[in-house]
Amino acid sequence: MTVKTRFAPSPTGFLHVGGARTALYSWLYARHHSGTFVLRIEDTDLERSTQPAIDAIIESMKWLGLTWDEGPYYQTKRFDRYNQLIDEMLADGRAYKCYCTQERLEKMREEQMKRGEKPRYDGHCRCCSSHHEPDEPYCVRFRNPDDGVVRFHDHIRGDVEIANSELDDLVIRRTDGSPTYNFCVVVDDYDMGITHVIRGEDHVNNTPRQINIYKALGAKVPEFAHVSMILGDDGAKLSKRHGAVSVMQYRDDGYLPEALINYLVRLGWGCGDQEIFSLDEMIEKFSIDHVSKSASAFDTNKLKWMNRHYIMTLDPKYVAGHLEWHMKDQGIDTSNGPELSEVVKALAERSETLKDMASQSRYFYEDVTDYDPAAVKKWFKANTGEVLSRCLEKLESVAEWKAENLHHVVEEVAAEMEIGMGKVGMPLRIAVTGRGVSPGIDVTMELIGRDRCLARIADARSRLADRT
RNA sequence: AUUCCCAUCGUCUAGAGGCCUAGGACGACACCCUCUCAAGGUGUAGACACGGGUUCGACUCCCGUUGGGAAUGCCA
Repeated sequence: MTVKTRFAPSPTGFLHVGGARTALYSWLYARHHSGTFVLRIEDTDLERSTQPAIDAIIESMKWLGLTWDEGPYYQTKRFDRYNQLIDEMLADGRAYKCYCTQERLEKMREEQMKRGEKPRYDGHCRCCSSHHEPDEPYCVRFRNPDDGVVRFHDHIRGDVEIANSELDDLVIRRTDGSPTYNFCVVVDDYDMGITHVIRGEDHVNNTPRQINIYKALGAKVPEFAHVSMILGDDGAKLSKRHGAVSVMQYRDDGYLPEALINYLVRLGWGCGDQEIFSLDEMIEKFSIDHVSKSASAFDTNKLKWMNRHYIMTLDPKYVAGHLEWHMKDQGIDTSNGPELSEVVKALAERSETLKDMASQSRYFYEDVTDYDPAAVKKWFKANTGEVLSRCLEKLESVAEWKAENLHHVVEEVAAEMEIGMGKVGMPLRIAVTGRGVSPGIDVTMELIGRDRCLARIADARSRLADRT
């Protein structure tokens, strides 16, 4: 049997990290077993489904690299199929028309709650359908078995069982004629030949009633795995309050897809002591049976650490491609200045995100107009003018504008003046970048370039002169 | 209210009855390195929710308690 899995989001919002992880696990399971991965959009809720949400989900999946082999399928395009099945079930009694009003249902629920019972439909219309006028509005309910228990083996949770007496007759077609989720998923997974349903934990409770529908349809019941949810840093349910929740937000905040994917695969799953996984390693080693049963809190700190890891270890040219997006986003023109991949090399270990890296690399491409006051206060001393003058003099005669040679200049000036390297490097850094923080002063100057450096140092010296 | 699910350092996890004096990672702290900031290196603190069983032996199995979560929709 070939494995076939699916990811089936409802397009009522953007793809958030919880959904992304579920998609990832489902995708990994399929890839691990050389199976097929399907994308299906569950848009039966006409009210809440939107096209922007569909676009965002697809864009997120692509950005993450979670490629699908089939789809995207849309449930709204399959209404005929659902209705055909419902009519068949109606004809032979597997389903029945329900004429109960909302008022009656609400009142019933209220009374059941009051009596300390679990609120559920009482089966009132199971046998009274014939007493109604042909044009009286109705919905269709699935006739759930009364006795016995539903058992299933969940690949993550183990054996789960629930008594049929706990289940009620759920609505499978609304009064307006549209089929409902719990019916559509079953039909879709059946029609599409899904062998393994990997989805969010919130569906554990729906699974037994769905299994009853599979049986009523004469369909083979697939395997199930319910992935726990993701919580915010504080252990509370993930919400906008926690900052970034959508996948696209992480892109905008400067994370690499490799980092998010790696972070997500480790959140809720482990493989010995290994933290870093390439895509191929994930596919090879991932096992759904070892996914954690409990909810996990999203730790942005660890994501940042992984992001930096990938910024440092991935091919600088590749990283530069992503950085370029952020440079544009921050309005920095990179046409006049060093190769972006060189900037990546210089800044990799000091940037948690590409967004940071972009803002840190401004001085490579734009003129320095202001100095960081704190840095000036700390490092501009009485002898700074002399330091800059000596540097300038030596730098002007440097044969080749290379980090190694520039390093020698700093060393020489420090030695001549009998001061530490820092007393030379820091004023130089401020002059050339306007900041107290940058990569090594030698590579920084190399990347900024000879003419810009000399001009900036001269400028700093004259600013100093103005002050005194 | 009922049913179902969950429970190892602050966080993510390793753990498939003896390998556990509970391992790793992020974070924290300290030291080393050092032209700044980082990165890197070394080290320190830090957890089996609680109570009963089962067993020669329990983080691991069972039962309860507590605490969390989900479902009980003509949402998905």
